[in-house]
Amino acid sequence: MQLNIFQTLADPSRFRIVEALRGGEDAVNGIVNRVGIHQSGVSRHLRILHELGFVQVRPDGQKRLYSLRPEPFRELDAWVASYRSFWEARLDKFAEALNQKAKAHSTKRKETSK
Amino acid sequence: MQLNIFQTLADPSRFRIVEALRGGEDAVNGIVNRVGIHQSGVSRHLRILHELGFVQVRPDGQKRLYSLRPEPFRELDAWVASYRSFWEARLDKFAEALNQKAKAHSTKRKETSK
DNA sequence: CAGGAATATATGCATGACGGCATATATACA
DNA sequence: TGTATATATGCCGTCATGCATATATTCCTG
Repeated sequence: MQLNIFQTLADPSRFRIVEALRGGEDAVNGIVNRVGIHQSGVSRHLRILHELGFVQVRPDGQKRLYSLRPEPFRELDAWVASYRSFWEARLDKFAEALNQKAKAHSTKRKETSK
Repeated sequence: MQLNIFQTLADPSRFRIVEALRGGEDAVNGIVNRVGIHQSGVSRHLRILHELGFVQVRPDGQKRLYSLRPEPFRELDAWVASYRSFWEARLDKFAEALNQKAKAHSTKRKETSK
């Protein structure tokens, strides 16, 4: 189906696998032990992560060592960066709002505080 | 249920709403028209986005103007940043390989201009 | 070449999220 | 006060997705 970056990291299992691989490459069984997910699940998630360019494989004996690839992280960083100007600007607005504490609007009642 | 950042942005509808709000605050109906999702769906997604701190509301007459909040983006940025050393290191290796190839006599400076 | 370990894949099941409808609530305005 | 507009929410059908068991495949080792 081809997920995007967020959909890929949205799954808790995949997220844990990514975090587990932060320390460096590891074999499937190593990941299984560290993240506590069934081997079939780890393999399936690794296949997905591989298809999406999150990880790369390197055969080592009968094991297959998986490690992270930088591209998706750069892409994610680029996306957040495109919002950076916005949320940095909002910091200014916040400071501004602190100065003039009450911004008079029309007469309004108490807002429903969820 | 309480989604995390990735799970929140994983849904295409929510993602589109977030992108739609990049330009600034907008009422529910305005968002409905721009993202092509049913009003009930937009309201529900806005509630989710609000619970997770992605958006804030401001009453304006009988409308409610939604706008983005910076916190989740900062959080996401922080997460990516925690991987930055990793993928910048890989960038360096790549750049290094490039330098090896075209080994000029220039001084080597590979600081990321950020 | 046989045995076995490591990994990959197929299938069935269950859970959960999304979307749309209908309806309820809130606010403005005549 | 009554009506129109705007937004929120309960309900339900549908569908996607993940997990686990079982099976297949690959590859090392003796």
